[in-house]
Amino acid sequence: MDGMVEENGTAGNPGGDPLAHSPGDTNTSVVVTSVQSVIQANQQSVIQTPANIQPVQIQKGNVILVSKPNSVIQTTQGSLQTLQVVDAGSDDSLSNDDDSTRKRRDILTRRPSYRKILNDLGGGEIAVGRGESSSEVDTNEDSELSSHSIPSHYQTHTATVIPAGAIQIASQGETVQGLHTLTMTNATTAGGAIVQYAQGQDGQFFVPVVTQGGGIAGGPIIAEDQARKREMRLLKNREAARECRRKKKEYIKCLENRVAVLENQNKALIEELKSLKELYCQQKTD
DNA sequence: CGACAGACGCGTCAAATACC
DNA sequence: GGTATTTGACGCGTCTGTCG
Repeated sequence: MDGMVEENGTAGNPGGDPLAHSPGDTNTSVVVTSVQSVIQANQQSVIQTPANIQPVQIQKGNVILVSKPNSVIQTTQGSLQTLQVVDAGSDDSLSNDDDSTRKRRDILTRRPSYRKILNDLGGGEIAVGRGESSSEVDTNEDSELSSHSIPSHYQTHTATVIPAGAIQIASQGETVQGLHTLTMTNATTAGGAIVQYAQGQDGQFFVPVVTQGGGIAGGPIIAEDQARKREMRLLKNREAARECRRKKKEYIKCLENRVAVLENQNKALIEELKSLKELYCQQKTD
């Protein structure tokens, strides 16, 4: 993270920059040269530096003393002016971090979800998401599927969710009449979870039955445990989402504060430059 | 006063990432 | 490799301001 050099008293932050210090930042790299600041004729630049710039590391909060005669930034008293180093990257997300992946996360970019990609492509017949379609097939790993006793006169079929989103239903035998098996190939569980639905003789679907690995469904204890786990997960995620939103708002506030500070500094520097130009022109005409 | 739009927060899902 | 955490995206409900 590059350091920002702030002149004492001129472009400072009267209210205090909340972003001025980041906990993890101990060293600030500042280019210290014998700066020969002049007002250029083309009025585009006010600072000239020698070709051989030597960067040195200084501790954050240290004060740089700049000899007055060569500087265009002048103070009214004393022959030296102080430049205090403050941290340009102030909040946590902008702090010094070598991890590129973390940086990527810090700029709040993510690749689109598969659902969004699918929607953009207009493909996929399975409506995923809450309440989007009556033909919705829940492919979530912990879908709310519970165990229930199935009448023995049901027939077994196999229903496979193929990538295009269609559901294939195949008869599996006559022993368990009316049981339909949905093989969720796009489920997150490896190999796909097998879901069985009981179907009545009139074709109506009844309650789902979960069987892992094609076995017989677990008892009510397993279903209870799964439901409890799901509740715990949802609760945790609920709190995590709250915290995430809070952090995001905080981050945005920090950025807004930073914009305000930099705008103030910019204004002050422009004013200073204007007055110095006037002074220079006045001395030139004398 | 009702309709409407926009902002906002929440819960949830899903994907990426961190961690063990 | 499996689990936990983080966070963008989505849908929903509520609140508030504006307009006819």
